Amino acid sequence: MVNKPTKQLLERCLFFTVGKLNRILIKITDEEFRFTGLSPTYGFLLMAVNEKREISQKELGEILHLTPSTVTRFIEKLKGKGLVISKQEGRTSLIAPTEKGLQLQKDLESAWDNVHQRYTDILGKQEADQIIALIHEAGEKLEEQT
Amino acid sequence: MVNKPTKQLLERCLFFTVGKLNRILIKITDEEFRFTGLSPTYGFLLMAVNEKREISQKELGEILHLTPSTVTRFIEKLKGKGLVISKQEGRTSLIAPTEKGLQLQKDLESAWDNVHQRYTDILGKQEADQIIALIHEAGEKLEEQT
DNA sequence: TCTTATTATTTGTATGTACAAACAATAAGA
DNA sequence: TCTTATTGTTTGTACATACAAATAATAAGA
Repeated sequence: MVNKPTKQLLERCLFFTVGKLNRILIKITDEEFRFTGLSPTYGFLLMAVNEKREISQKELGEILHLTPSTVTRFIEKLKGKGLVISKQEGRTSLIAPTEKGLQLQKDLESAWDNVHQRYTDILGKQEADQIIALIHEAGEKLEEQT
Repeated sequence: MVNKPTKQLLERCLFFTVGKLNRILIKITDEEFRFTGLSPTYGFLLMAVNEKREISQKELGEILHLTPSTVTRFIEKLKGKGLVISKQEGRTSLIAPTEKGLQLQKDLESAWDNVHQRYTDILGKQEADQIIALIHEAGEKLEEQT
């Protein structure tokens, strides 16, 4: 019954290889964002808020591909840290950066650059660009069929 | 200060695209494994145990790229379901499948095949193989430098 | 042999994320 | 206008996973 070497199979499994790569990247990215005091997703969220100056949670979720409940939770925390404020407008909740939030932008951008730098150094620029493009494309295709 | 469209940047960010793809694949894989009563990682773990008939937790962690604490937790649950048993041998803990665990093997393999089928149908066989190879390679390179 | 270091596992705790159900606000149809 | 449907958010709960500290077992060095 048991006849295939699991380890070999795993290396040819998209779910598995992506999961592994994901965990490695989380680690790298966490490290590079640490000095900002935010973990990466919070950082991205704040960057998106900073960029738009006022944005609904729905839209944030769409940009970052996060579910509404996740966005709610993240925004709560950013509010707790005094980085954003929110105002209710009808049923939508609009998020805007505080001064403190805006001041973090520079750091966030450089954290992001550092992450990018770190993996391009290891993978090579072209290879990195190529793989990102392929992964993006695969993501789009799979999303659309789900 | 704020001058780059976050959304565009995200599409060119390895961390982000991999995270997104990962979430999509988790969803697909969860669906296909549902009928086995196990979620994918538990399934992989059990397959590895079934294959070796007796294996240490350390080795399981290495095969699946999971931390020791995670392996402990997962094995606990598989024991609770009566799919594996463990015996202590010195400081290492050896895991072996039960009859019930072995009987699940067929289902697990077909769940796995279905996952594979599902994404190759969408991405195309060649493209899927190519992207898996690239991701695997990137994972290896990054892991080694971390 | 006694002490110290290394190794494998476990436990406590925390985090990111999702889903399902509840809620609240608006829009659409009768 | 009243009822019903839709939409955006929130809350409760659950899960996969990690890290750090604790524990237990063995190995190495004095």
